[in-house]
Amino acid sequence: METRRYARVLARLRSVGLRPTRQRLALARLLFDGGNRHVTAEQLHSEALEANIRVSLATIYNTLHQFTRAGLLREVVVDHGRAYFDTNTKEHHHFLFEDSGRLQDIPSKGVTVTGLPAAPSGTTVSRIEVIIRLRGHGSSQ
Amino acid sequence: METRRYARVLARLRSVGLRPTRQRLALARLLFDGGNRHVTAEQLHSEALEANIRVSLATIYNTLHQFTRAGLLREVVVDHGRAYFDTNTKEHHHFLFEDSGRLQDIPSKGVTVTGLPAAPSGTTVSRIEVIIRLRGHGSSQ
DNA sequence: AAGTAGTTTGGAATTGTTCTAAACTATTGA
DNA sequence: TCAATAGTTTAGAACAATTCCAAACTACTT
Repeated sequence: METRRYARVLARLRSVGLRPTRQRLALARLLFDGGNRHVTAEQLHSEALEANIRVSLATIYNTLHQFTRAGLLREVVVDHGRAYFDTNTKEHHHFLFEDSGRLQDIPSKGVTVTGLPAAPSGTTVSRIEVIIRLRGHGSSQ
Repeated sequence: METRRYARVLARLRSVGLRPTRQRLALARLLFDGGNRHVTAEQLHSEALEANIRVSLATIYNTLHQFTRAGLLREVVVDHGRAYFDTNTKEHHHFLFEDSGRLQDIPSKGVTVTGLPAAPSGTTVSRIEVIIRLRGHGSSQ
């Protein structure tokens, strides 16, 4: 097992206080080595199996939530019963292709939401989520 | 059965080409008579039962989707496997109280999203959804 | 090396939603 | 007014995503 390959993610897990287990290391590499991504639990699970990482679906869910709690991921809910986990945790927004259900970061850095009222007293804004739903391909309606 | 009571919703159903059945009329009254609301299928179902409207959960779902397709409702997905149906179909945004899962329209009329890139070629914006997630009550983190 | 606290697992359970096929009902037109 | 028919409702089964469980396992301490 190439220890060096895991150095980066190992540090990352350590830094958020998660024990670097075999599964977590492997999943972290799938998630974080390479560009930013959006995955569902099911997707990540298949990927793991394809890459010969034996890991249960339950662990995938556990891990995704732990990573999210630790701020390593961000959860985006787009449709009944299908959550995406986004490796880009910076404040940003999404295009949702309604046809395919695919999610894509909005490239522009200039997007802002203005004119918001203050958060109701006693609450704090935990985050602002902007989803721009895109329909079909011009032709249909 | 007080026909007059149903006049308003009856017209509404007719106008979108939905047959005004007993169930649809009753549900439409629950939804549209009175101020704007956010309901889940389950909520509406209990309400109907309490009001002695015998209607199945399947019909609740059918009806909510038909109403949504007809533009009488708007669906807002906020969490894995729980959709809200909003009687306010005008372009507007939401506060989501993370604690309770409750949804609330954002009162301000001034909210705007600026700096958006163009929709990817071949697609049209079907709608923009802004959800402002609110955390707890000051004290807890 | 042993203890323990944290982790993983398969499978069962749960939850929200959709499907199905049979019974029912609003509408149309004779 | 009645029958035909097209649309609607229903209970219950099926489904899909997710969570729960208790037992087996493993990383970290000492």
